[in-house]
Amino acid sequence: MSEKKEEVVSEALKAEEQLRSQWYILDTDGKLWEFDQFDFKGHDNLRKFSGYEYEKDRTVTRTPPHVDLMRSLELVDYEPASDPGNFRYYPKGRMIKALLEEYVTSMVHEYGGMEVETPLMYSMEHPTLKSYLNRFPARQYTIESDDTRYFMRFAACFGQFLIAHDATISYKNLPLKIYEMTRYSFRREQRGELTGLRRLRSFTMPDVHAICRDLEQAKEEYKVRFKLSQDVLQGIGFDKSDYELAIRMVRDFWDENQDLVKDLAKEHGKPVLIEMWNERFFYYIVKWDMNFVDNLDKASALATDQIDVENGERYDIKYMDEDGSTKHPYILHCSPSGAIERDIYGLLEKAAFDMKKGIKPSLPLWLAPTQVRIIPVSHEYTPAADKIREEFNKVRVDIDNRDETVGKKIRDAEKEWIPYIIVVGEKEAGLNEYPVRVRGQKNPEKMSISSLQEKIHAVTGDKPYRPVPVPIYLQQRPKFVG
RNA sequence: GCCUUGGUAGCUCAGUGGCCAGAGCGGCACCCUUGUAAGGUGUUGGCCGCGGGUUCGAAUCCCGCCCGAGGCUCCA
Repeated sequence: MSEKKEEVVSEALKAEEQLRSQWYILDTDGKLWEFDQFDFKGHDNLRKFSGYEYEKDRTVTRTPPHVDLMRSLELVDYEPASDPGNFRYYPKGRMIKALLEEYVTSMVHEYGGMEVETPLMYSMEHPTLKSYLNRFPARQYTIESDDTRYFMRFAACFGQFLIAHDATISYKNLPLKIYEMTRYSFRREQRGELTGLRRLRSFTMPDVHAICRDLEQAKEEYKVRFKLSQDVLQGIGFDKSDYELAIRMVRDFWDENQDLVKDLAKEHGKPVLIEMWNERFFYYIVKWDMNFVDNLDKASALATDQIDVENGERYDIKYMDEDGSTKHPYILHCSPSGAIERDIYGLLEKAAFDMKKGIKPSLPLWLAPTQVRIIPVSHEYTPAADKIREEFNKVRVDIDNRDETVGKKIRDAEKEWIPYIIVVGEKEAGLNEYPVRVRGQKNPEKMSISSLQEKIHAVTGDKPYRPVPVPIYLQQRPKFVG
């Protein structure tokens, strides 16, 4: 009875069990160090990340800080009525997620990615997919419809490859970039692997493939996308000090393409963890990943890109070359930001680092659900607050019109991490400049509304915008948590 | 999936065999009309995760299940 369930465990999962890795550190001068010869002084996070990967030291007993934060900020919450690892997003969380999705998508558009949309589920009987399932180390959700079994996609590869299979492609079209923001990708991870927003069973992931003519073109494109991923992470709010780079490859690739690997390390500007395999177990010959190290010293991959040498043939994707022959391409698989949920996890964990250091935590300004809070001293000044709010354009401004003391309203605004707070009362009547309480600053700063708006736009200018995701008046807001 | 650990009011938690199960916060009502991190009074909140068992008696002990966290493992 028990083996009737016949879990779909892929060959890749089994293969991984016998996978032998050799570990090194590559420094920015291009020197490859044996793992235990490298001096990690000044590279704390790399040491933690490497320890995590190499020594498998993962003993932790605390709740990750972002789990409390995602709830107390009313962003995201568990959904007991769903399968574990499938979360609910409250209005503020949904807004943040939507902005991140829009931002990443705009960056991929700029890069040249053509956005498509593909189905969430695929037949397990499809011969190509069947063989691909066996090659990717992920457990699937399956569902039945009539007599056919379907699996929920764990990436956008299927849909995009099937599109590419049916397309007529000339070498002149290459590299050909196809993109989808998958809401969602599904991976039925083992129960104990799920951790807050860090690891989920359904997650939102940008997936951009580049179909390339040959290894040379693939390598060129690989560098472009490395830079793209760095830029995307930077835009989201992670700089190079926030993540560690790993490059994993078969030894042959290293022997023949050291320059490329060293270029990436140089671009990263910090020593890099190198993992090498003598044989190719996966569908790719090289893969890099940018890893965030959190408050519990846990590492997890954000952006990643792989050079796939297998699926062009498996999916029978062809292009017509200059000489009239049809060829299978190399395919790059990139997630320039990693999962959007994991980005939120990273931002919250970063805020938790600040709290530890005694710095007021905050979100990047372009993601703050409220950017400016206006606090009327009493009901009498609510119209004045309205007037100030109307002076703003494309800034998220709300008004705390609750029947509470000013002290209480300030405190609540601080607990929401609101970057700018303006108290309005008799003193402010008819002023051109208001004392603005700036998060992280000791004393209020006098400024006009237009200069505050400029100040905000100077930081958020190139990012997408959405209005306040909940009612403008705090009195009208329900409490989703607490 | 296996192992460890937890689940008590909307939230955070106290209560570990015995009267009608408690606190703070929140919500609601009233008072105050507020000046830069919690104003006051009153009041409302509970299948003590779910199901079964032991017992004169179960939030408390036992078994199963569900859900959270952590580990094995894995990854975006």
